[in-house]
Amino acid sequence: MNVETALQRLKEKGYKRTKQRERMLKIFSGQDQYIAAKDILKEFQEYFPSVSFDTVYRNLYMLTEVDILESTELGGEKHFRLSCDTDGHHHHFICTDCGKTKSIAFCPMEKVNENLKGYDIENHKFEIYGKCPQCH
Amino acid sequence: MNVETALQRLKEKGYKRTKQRERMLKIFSGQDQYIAAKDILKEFQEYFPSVSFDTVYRNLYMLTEVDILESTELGGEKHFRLSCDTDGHHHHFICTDCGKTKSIAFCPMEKVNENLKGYDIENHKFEIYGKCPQCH
DNA sequence: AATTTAAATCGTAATGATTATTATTTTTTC
DNA sequence: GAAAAAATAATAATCATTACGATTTAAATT
Repeated sequence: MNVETALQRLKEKGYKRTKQRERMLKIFSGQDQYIAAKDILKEFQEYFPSVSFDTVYRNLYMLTEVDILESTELGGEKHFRLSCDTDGHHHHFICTDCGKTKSIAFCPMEKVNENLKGYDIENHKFEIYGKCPQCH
Repeated sequence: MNVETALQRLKEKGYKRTKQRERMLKIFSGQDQYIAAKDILKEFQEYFPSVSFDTVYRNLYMLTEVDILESTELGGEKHFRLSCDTDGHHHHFICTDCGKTKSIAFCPMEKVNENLKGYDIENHKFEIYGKCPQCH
């Protein structure tokens, strides 16, 4: 997803357009990887030295809520990336060195034929971890 | 895995048998669910009021290392359960209310036919989240 | 059974990511 | 440009986890 689309979606959802949010989207833009919240904070501080933690974390969650960002948990820390929703539902290979990702179109839910009658399925997670060709 | 098997494996690996480790295994024994580290700590303190955080966390990781426990990350916290390795490699449905699990024999890695040439795969995670029949 | 020694634990402090709070500032709307 | 609502800053607090020196314990050896 590009920054323009994201800003438009924000507006649709009734959120205000702020310098901070624009910057946050720019930081993510073009990055094909999951980034730790703390790293976003760090980069953010280069542009807004006195930014509040609150602003960064609140916006990360809000942007995830409106599907502008995707999030996952790696090594105990929340990581975020721009939603690549143009490909539809998919999963990721994630490099444990550099964080770069590769989309995996296959979704295991298609093939699970376990008996889950009576279970209310809300969500699922499928991720492959390892080293990408560059880091390998 | 039962407590006896676990204690035996500890011995094989050269770890000492301590009251704390026995208690920790007993806490897990018969529990068919992932338990947050902090909850283990809490229960542990009922038996060893002056236990050090260190002891609990160190042992949780050590027990995971020797495959007596399995771990996963839920809601930003590490969770542990006795390894159910009798079934071989498998995944879990995890109830987001009570933490109870149901084994899923199917492993998505069997069916991924994405081109991952050049990628060094180290690990993967597949979990289904939702409400179990009791919590639903 | 006492001695030795290496491992394990305790007690406590520190870290580090995240969350909370209140006052101030900024967008947006009229 | 003024008013109302939302967002941010500044700062403190929380909470899970990690770190570390001092003490204790398990178990191997005598």
